[in-house]
Amino acid sequence: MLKNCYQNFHFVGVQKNESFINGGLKFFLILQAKFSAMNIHTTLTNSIQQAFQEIFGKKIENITLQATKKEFEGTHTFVVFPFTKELGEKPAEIAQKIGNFLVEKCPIVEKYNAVQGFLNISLKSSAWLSVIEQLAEKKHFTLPEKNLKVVVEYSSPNTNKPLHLGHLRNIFLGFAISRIFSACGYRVHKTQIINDRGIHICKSMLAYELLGNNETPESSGLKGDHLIGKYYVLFDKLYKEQVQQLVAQGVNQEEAEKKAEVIQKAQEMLVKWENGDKEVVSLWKKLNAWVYEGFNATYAKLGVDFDSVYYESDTYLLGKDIVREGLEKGIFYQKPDGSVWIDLTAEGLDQKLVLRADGTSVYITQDLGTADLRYKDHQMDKMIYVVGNEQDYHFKVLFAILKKLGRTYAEGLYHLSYGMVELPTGKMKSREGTVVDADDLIEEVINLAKTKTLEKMQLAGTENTFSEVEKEKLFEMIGLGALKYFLLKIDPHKKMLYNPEESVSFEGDAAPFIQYTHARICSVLRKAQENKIETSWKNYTYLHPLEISLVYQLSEYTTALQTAAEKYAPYILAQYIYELCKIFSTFYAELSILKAENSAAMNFRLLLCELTAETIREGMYLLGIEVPERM
RNA sequence: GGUUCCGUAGCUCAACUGGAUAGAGCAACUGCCUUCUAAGCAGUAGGUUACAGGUUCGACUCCUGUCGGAAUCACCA
Repeated sequence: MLKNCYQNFHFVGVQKNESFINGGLKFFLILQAKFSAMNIHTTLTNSIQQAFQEIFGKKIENITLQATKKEFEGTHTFVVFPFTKELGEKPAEIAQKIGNFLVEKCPIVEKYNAVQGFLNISLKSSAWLSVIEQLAEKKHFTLPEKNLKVVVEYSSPNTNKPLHLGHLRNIFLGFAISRIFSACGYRVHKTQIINDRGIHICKSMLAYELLGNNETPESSGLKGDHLIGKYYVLFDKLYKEQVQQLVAQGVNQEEAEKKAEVIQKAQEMLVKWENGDKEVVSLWKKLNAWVYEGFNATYAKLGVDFDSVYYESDTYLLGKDIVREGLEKGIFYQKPDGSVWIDLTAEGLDQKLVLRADGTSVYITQDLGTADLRYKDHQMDKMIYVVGNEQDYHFKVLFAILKKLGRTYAEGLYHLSYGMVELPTGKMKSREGTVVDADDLIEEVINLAKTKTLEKMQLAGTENTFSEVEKEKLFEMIGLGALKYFLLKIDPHKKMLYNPEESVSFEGDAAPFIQYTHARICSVLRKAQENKIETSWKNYTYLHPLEISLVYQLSEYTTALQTAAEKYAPYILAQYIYELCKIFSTFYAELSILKAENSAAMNFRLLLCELTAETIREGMYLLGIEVPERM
């Protein structure tokens, strides 16, 4: 599917240095094929197949290559162990025979070394120059259009409290995966469904009514979402007090939790809301509007956005017709009390309630309805739900039901499940006040970036070369970058530890290092431009090993991008970029760019700089992280 | 109790789906700023991959069991 775009061979001039090494190959080298990373791969595998055919008379279908380990020479490694039995020879001998064949017959192979059953292949400089020539066209950053639509749902907060650290992992994942799919040629629609109704918001509403004194975001100086969050906490305080009182009066705990006055009033409020009570609805609208203002401010600060928003107040009644449909089709069944169920034991799941005896919906009912609505709105080929792993079971059930109902789109549904963010003190509990608030955290990282950056600037004496506006922008870029990268560099399905002391780091495997690498490259490029030095691969002949590893890593970008999409794993792209930066940093430390041995080397290295910077910028963009030109 | 996920260096994480002597970063230690930005580079040290079996040329990876952690199994959302 993701092929063909780089497979066409172009023919360019002769590589003089290597054309006449082997007389028998002359005709092969008169026209030197221009290879991309991808057809280097196919050229190698084809040649290896040919080797098996000609040496052993065997046809081998699946040839896989892997990257050579750093401690060995070469870039591509072919493992021959799997063939030893069939060929009846020792691994090292097979590797040697194939190696010799490749050196002789494969026009891009320079030399090889065989360690046991591992055949490590080194390519000719000419092959690498062809790769860099292809990369210089910069067409590999995005894949061809696919005419497939993917809907990504992420964030999806409740309206009774502000966003917290857990939401941030969700938001960064959702946003990054959207951009990654977009770069892979999908049409992407980003959306969220806001849980704007239900008992939780009634709790805030009630507390506001009781204790609010018409407080507003303006009068309190609080962001809207924080203001409502404050009343949610106040409700909980009141509630606990009342429960305690009742228990003190001899009522048992369970009973007390039901009977407490405030919870009863909140429930009454919910009923009024459902009946469209004017006063309740207008209070609800007013408070939710404040919350949205607050959320939007946070989204804007984070640099994320959505193409549409769904509200549960619009969708919570959906799905009842699907229940009817399921009953008619005999997929659901009714219990004597009138409740409706589905039996998923054949799928390894349980029986699941889909409609209460009183005819009201449960969570899964509206999710069924919303899924249909989504398909009606978008006719998407793929739908990604970014939701925490505590809902793994729920999504298994949801998808299983939709499949049973024969929804064609059900095959394209995917739950991008991620692990919880834990604190050194344990889990975050909103009621116990141990949540890490998103806005607080953002402010904190930016301040940290500010301190750190100013320190560096003063040390280098560059502070006054930045305007105040530039500085503020830079602090934000570095702080947010560090935070985003910290949450994105980890495999989503693993839980992760957030240690506020040492978590958001500015050294090593962290965004500031990547941003710093980019800034250093830009600095070199600026100087080159001032001196009108051009970037070019043309007159260069032999690549330094450090140049080869850089070219190799640059050529792997597309693979990293594709893998990140296939595995729904932005961390793969993050890892790739970090690796690229490390390789570049070594290259930068060891080889002179602007004071290279000769102009061919200078032009070539400058081209490597330009491509590295662009790859960093492009990759980080997909992760939602900006990189500065100076820092 | 059933199901699912997880357990890798002191700490935080990788390991291309079964390949080489299990790799990075942080923390520790040693070098490197009269040369393109030292948020950097080079190096040292750090491991019975929770444990016990099994599958095979070869296992962190697959299978079985045990131990430890988490989530879920609600007519909550």
